[in-house]
Amino acid sequence: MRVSRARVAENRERVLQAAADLFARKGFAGVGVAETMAAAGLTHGGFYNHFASKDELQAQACAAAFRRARERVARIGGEQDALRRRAALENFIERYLSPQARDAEAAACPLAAFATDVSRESGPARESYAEGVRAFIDALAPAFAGPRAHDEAAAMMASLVGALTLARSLRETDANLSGQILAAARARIVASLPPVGG
Amino acid sequence: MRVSRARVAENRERVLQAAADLFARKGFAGVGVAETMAAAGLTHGGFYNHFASKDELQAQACAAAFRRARERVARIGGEQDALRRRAALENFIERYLSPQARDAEAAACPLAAFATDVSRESGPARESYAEGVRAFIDALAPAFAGPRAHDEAAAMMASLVGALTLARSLRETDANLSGQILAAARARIVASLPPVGG
DNA sequence: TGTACATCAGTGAACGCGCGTTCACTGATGTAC
DNA sequence: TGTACATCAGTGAACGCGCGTTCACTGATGTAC
Repeated sequence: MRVSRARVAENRERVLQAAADLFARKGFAGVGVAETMAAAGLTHGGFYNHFASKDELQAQACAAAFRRARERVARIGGEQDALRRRAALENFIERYLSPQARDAEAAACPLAAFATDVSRESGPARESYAEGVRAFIDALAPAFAGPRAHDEAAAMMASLVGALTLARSLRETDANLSGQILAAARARIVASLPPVGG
Repeated sequence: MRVSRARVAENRERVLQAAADLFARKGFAGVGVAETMAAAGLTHGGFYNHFASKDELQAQACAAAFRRARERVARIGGEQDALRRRAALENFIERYLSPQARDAEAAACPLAAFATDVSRESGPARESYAEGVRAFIDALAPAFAGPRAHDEAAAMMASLVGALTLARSLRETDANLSGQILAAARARIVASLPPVGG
């Protein structure tokens, strides 16, 4: 039956939320349309009232995941003085590479969750992803001083994503090594930050 | 019809080779048994003469990919004096994060190619992967001096894998940023190497 | 070494299943008066 | 504000398709004599 306009928007948002979580956990290919709709409390038939295809869902779910993640990062560059930016950045690094973040099923970092899927699928999710990467670097860059701030932010992002991805893939098989990678990467990233106010 | 024992071993090796390449390019879920057998010049019916299941193929293809990659890395730790180890290490970093390596479809680094798939699938490929990670770190560690050599090798591996993964996912959408990430990571990794013979 | 036969790697049709997508239908919502 | 009707979000059955897996069959290989 027909539902109110507010309900339509709300349903759509719930589908995107569910899709982002499921895709991050199981990959684009590992999640079905019916499964996603069920997770949002709906039946699969209505899917095409909201999206033209599964490809489009992938792109929009990707974008939604980055939208939610953005505010977690925006605070870092938003801090006013250099000392507070540095503190916020270090705090972010510690949280990003914590065992808790590694073990959290939902709310995973979309940078790490979608990187491989996006490089394999040719769909429109690629655009959403690139947009998310640029936003991440731009939010981080102000925490680095100097003309090479953008490069340093990019390199740091690579370390963060690599360490989280590797730690995740070893969690079940070699928990020690998994934790060791997180700790070693954390130590190296923090140690390589430029002197604050230098 | 029956084939010679030598041919059987050869066919099996070709299937593993084809599977490793296809899985690296399209992911475990994106490659079918029939597709793999066809790539090896066989028909799908004979698959179960070689492997108990697709899961087992994933694990063995993963192991085969690491076996082939291992020798590329073994040379670094194998060099006799510290100066030559350093040179070999820097050479390896430059090649690992080169645009050519990013764009190469086949012979991709299994660390980056399988990390996400392995963290999602619960199959026996996880063991092959963990084994490959340990071998990679152990091959790299001798290039770092001191008691923290193992940690430094682990942190460097994270940077390498993260930069390659991100660069791959941006190649089609934002080639500039993709190259920038490679270059920035390369610069940062090389700059953070400890002084040789120090 | 030569022959007779058992073995078994490879073939291709067939299976049940879940996928993405379509469609006729339902009934509450939104709108025109 | 109240009524009559068109709209359309959601439902659930159905579609064609490709997947992993099974199986009866083939015929060259390996073996026993």
